[in-house]
Amino acid sequence: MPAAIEEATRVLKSNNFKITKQRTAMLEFLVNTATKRFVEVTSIDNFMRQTFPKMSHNTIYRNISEFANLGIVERQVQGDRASVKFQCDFQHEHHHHFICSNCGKVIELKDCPLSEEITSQLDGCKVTGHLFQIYGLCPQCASLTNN
Amino acid sequence: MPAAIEEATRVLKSNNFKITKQRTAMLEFLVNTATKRFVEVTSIDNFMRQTFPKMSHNTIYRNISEFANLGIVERQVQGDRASVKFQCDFQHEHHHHFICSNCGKVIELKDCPLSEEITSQLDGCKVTGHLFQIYGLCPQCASLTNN
DNA sequence: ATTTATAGAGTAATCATTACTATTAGAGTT
DNA sequence: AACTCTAATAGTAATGATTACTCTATAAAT
Repeated sequence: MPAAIEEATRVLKSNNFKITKQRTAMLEFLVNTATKRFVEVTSIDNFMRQTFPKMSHNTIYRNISEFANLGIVERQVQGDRASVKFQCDFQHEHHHHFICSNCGKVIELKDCPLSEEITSQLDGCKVTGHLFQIYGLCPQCASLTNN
Repeated sequence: MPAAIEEATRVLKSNNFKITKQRTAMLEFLVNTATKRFVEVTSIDNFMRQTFPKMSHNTIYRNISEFANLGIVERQVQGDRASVKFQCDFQHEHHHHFICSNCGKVIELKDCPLSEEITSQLDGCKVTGHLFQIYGLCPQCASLTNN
């Protein structure tokens, strides 16, 4: 079993979630397709239900949501669809992403642009979060488009 | 007629869009409720159809979409709903926003955090856009929550 | 092996958004 | 002011992602 799945399994267990066939199958799919890459939840739904025709939407969406709460996957909204990517390194430090708008591939950025200079413009506000993302084409997709 | 609506009307006309009662009514609603503030498209839909019971979803969503293409409104996804705000100053320079997650109020930020230091990490990528937003509570909503 | 609560299956509902078609009405022209 | 032509709208229904609900199955603790 890949280390990433073992680690996710540990997280589930230590939070009193049961290790079911369905959850393991979803983790396997996520490790294979959504590592360093955002994948639409609908395509997870489609794949899982093709592979396991008895699986219900409910199970898939609920598990994705639980995985997200536990930090096993990271969620985002791409266009008007929800996407997730597998969070390989749990508890890694705060960072932001370049996201390929063609294939969903993610590149981690080193710096967080939130500065004192910026927050000082928000007197009286209670800042709770921020979002910084760069969009474009990854090297592979960029070279495909050039031809 | 407020100047903002006159300006939006000019933009529509110069792009060969017709000035209809429905569009004018929508612009009025947007100026009143969505100036410096993001408002959910569903609430625009609800309001317009209450005020003008013969208006169809189609008309509302299509016009919102056209307004967005013309730069009359700015779109964003808040949670899983689409929101828009009226773009008071057309063709104003590139900037980012603080957005109140309670009331949708917007505060414009002075600086764009996209730096050479950051883009140099994306060798081979074709950067097409970026998103930077700060979330939190505006002064009014923050003081309400404190009590 | 027994027990108990969580997870899943199956089915249907919900809700935002879009499609389609016949009709209406801007706005330019005579 | 009437005429024309095309874009815009109304009305209706479809679509598609997500969620709700109830009954059953199963993980895992004892």
